[in-house]
Amino acid sequence: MGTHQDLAWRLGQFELFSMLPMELLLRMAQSSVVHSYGAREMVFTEGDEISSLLLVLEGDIAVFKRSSDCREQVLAHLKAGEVVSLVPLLLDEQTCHSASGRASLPTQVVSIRLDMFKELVERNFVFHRTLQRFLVGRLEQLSFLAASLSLQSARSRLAAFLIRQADQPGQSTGITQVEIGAEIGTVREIVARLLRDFEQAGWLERKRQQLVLKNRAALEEEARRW
Amino acid sequence: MGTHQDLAWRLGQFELFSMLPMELLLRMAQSSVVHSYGAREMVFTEGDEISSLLLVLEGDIAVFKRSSDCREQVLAHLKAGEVVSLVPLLLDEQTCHSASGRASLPTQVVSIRLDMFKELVERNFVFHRTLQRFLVGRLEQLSFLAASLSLQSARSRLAAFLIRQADQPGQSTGITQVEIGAEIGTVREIVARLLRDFEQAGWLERKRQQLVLKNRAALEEEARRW
DNA sequence: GCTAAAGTGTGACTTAAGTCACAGCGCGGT
DNA sequence: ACCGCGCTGTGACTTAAGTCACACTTTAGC
Repeated sequence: MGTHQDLAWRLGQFELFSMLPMELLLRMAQSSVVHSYGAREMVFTEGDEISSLLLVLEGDIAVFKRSSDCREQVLAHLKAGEVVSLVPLLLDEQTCHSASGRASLPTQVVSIRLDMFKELVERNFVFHRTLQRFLVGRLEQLSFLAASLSLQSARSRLAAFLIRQADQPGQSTGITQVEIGAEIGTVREIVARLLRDFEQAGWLERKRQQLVLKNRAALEEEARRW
Repeated sequence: MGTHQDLAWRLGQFELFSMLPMELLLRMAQSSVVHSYGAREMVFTEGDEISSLLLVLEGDIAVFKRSSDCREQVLAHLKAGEVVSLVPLLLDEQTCHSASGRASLPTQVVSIRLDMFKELVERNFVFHRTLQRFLVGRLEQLSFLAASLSLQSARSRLAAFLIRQADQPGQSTGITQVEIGAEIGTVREIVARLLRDFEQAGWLERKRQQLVLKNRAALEEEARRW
């Protein structure tokens, strides 16, 4: 690992950079640094100055905001090939992170110098189109999140979350009830109680940091309640 | 009003199209139609097929989702120069609106043929950059909304809303309590009660569909509570 | 293996938010 | 002026969600 050639090649694998010539990828790789984070380790913090563009190479970053009483709300998950600091990259005014990010799996991030990045990418149509698709996708997800926080019960949001979770390829790291709470906008105790309800209804089995869905249809039904 | 030259000129005034040559603007204008909507009139509905790109010429469209018991949550406001149907424009899969839109002021909308639009804009860098800035701006706002729905009280959200409202240039059409509820994610009665509290605290005066802020600092303080 | 720390389970209680019901109020028609 | 409808004001009540407290369980580290 670690050579610039290597990194350049990995960058080229991502949709965002798929059309850049190797020569440019190499230049980018040469002025970039890769960081590794363990599960649950902070990657960036709300209010921090943004020094460079962060691209997720591997793993998953949960982006969240925190309230004064230390509750957190997860707003998005960034996976391999997605970039973090879009916001200020394009809005030239803002220069600090508007939310925090924490690895939810072992995660590798490459930080790319902003000036370098801007220069390379400025004139590339495919890049812009791809970036726009990312942005619009996130917009959709956030719209859904906001609507569901406002219009659905915690019960329905949990059901929806469990389904989503089940549809994802195996996450190595288990998820705690506190983390589930941060995903669906409630506190640990509520998650515990709702999970008990679901278990009593025979919809799932609770093991430690491991839930086994038994009746997906019922959960989907619950998730559809608006 | 009404001539294609006219419309082409108006389009050219917007940042999104500011760099397109008049000739292209004209072609676009020729295959476009302008619609007018009165305040509170529906412009598009969740689930509707998207036939063309909608650009707001003038006024304001509130974009919202509705729950089964008919509560609504406003997700964004689209003002002059902003486009509606971005989502499916870029994600080629989806072809229907993921939310509804209603004019919150007398509003003019121009619907531009999708194929035409794509063709014209495909190769224009300035357009892409501007579009990205719009998208990122909305992303920020939605992040804020989601976080505040999850982490703030209705009281704080109302205070924040009143401040935002006060900072906007005069809205001709008054806003009802139901509408305020849809903005901040609660029901009419809660809005009424909170407004009474604020009035009793001497922070504002209630008139019919007209609120006069008396103590902006106190409201800002309340809005800052997380 | 013991201990500390983190995670979980749960009952009892508080509180914010939502629901229901109904009485005024104000404005726009005819 | 009158009527009617949509908006507002408010009390009484219900309920979902959040808080607190504490016991128990699993895991990681020494």
